[in-house]
Amino acid sequence: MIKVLLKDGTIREYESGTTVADVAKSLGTGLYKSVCACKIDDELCDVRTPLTKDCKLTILTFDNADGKRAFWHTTSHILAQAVKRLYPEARFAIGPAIENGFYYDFDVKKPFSSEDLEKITAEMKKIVKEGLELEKFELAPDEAVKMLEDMNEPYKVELCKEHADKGEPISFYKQGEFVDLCAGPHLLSTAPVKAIKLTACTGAYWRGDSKNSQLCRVYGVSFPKASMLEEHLKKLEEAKERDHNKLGRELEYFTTVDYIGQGLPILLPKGARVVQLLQRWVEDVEQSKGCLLTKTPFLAKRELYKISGHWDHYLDGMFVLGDPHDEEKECFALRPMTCPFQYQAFLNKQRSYRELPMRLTETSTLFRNESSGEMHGLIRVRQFTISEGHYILRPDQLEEEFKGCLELAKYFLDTVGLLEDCTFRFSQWDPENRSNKYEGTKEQWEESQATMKKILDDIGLEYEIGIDEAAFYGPKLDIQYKNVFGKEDTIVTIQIDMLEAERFGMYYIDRDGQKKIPYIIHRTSLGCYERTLAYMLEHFGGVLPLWLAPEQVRILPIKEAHVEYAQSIADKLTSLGMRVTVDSRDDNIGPKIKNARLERIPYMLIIGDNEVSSNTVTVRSRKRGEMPDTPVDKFIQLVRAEIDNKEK
RNA sequence: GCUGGUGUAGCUCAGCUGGUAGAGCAGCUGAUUUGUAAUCAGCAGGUCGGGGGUUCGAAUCCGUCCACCAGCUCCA
Repeated sequence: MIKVLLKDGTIREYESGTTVADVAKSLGTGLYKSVCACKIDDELCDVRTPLTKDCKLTILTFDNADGKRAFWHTTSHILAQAVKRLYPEARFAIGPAIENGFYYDFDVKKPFSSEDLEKITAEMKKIVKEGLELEKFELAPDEAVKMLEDMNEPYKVELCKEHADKGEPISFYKQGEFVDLCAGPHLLSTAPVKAIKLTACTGAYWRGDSKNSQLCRVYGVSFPKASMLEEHLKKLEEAKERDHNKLGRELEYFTTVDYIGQGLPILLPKGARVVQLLQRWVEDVEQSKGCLLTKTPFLAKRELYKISGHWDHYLDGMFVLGDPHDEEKECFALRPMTCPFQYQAFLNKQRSYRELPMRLTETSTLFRNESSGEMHGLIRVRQFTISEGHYILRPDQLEEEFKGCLELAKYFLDTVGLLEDCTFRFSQWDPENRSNKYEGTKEQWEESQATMKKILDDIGLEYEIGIDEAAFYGPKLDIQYKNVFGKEDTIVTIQIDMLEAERFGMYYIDRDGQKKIPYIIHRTSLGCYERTLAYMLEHFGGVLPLWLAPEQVRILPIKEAHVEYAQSIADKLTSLGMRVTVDSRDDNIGPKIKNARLERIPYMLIIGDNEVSSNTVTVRSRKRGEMPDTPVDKFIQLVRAEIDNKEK
């Protein structure tokens, strides 16, 4: 007999060899029916695992993240089985659970149409109804490879051979006639997968490499109950309502024009105003923190980029003016970054160690010729403006300055309301990378990464590691943000560079009279303004904080007779620096309120006979609801405090 | 760049298998003077993304380019 410690603290005895599924059954049929996976002594396991020693056992259902993964992973097998039944010629790649569902990659002659997906869904439902049990079995590596070869599954053979190299037995799961190479864990049967939705069919490269063939990827999501699926789909719809690409166009923050080109959005007055407010604020704060503002050219001769290394690494990504390959003639390129321009401010004269740190900063417009499929609303564009800084430092200043950069970025992100949803990624080089992406020596990389690691651990920052995500000149701390579709991008980046200074012949005279090469931190403080605006629109559902709202107050006179009073209040507020309009159109108050709401105006002031006679306003606030009979001065006080405090 | 989808009035959309475009909202004009999410009437608005082809005839069929959307790949 063995002792099993359960989640509720009780200890039960079972015969050695009892499976987790049997333990679940002994605890109740409800639990047995909903069991997805388990943790044995904190290790995620399949529920078919026999218990052979005393242990701590947690039974995981769909409520748990790992339980969900097993549930979705099993659904991906059901998907594959359905595809196998309907399209026997399809070849199978991989089919994992992901953050919100699952996918499976298939090699098919023609990608699935939406009608195909409907057919597949119907077949999946059949498989669920059949209630097929999933059985796990293991084969010796060579047997496993042979079986997959017999099944004519070349992708699986490739995967299996890699596992086989480790010499461990290879595990498979079988449900009915369908067998798949898989590590698990899985549900006991297909029966619990009551609600299924195949959400998309897209292309995806085998092993994530664009040199490989492209497969047909079917995305889906599933739940134990139909109502949960409905709720999930509703949430997705709601998220789409916050999509900046939709809201930003509807609310007239930006637009695009097909004959201007991809990735070149037009910021309309509202969008331009918000970006202006952000820029002024960022520049002022940066300068109060000892930054020195530069203003450098938007383009330079190719020679500059040759020194920096960008010409070799990113020629394809630059907008070049002239023939890049004709060395006889002058050739320019629009700047894709500010670094080598800004270094010139340091290089302008000989520098002493006393002058460091030199914190150079610029509100810098950059141009990158992104490939056509990459553009996305305001998040990924070909021309953008970024708060870009380069700090030139002595080695002894690196830690403190790096921490300062991070603090500054956190302050900015927090103030605009985005910090809480940010994650941090320590982007490192990949010594195995074969495409010559990285400059510098192994020693330099190890040193700069060790320094960054020390700093991050020192602060106690939680981060994930991104291998092969570094810049060609050094490691990065990337602050990441997810859009409403769950796609992640970098909002802010702070980088340590031990290479560029030497390339540009940057040095300072140290205390000992010797020339020394400085370190450089590349950093953004609020990243790219277009992208930040996009994320703010999504985060706030179009209702930006008052201090950034393009229109802060709209005054709504009820009758024509109230327009004069309304205008006098507008003048007063405007003279105090607020952004105010009067809706003096000949219309009922109802539609005026409706418009102001649809346009996400933070404050409406309704003016009628009562207000005129009592010298008050009726306030309708998105945040505070309705406040009748508010004296004008009280309203001003309230709104000024909200603006001055940059309330979110 | 790749896979798939989309493109009709400012916006949201209709337009069956080819026969020359229609609604609601928004806009303009007029009436109404109204107290919290749509007052009434009239008017105007479109080279059906662009340019080709097939056809007696193309929004509709075919190729091509452009833009937009989702995903992949990329992101100094």
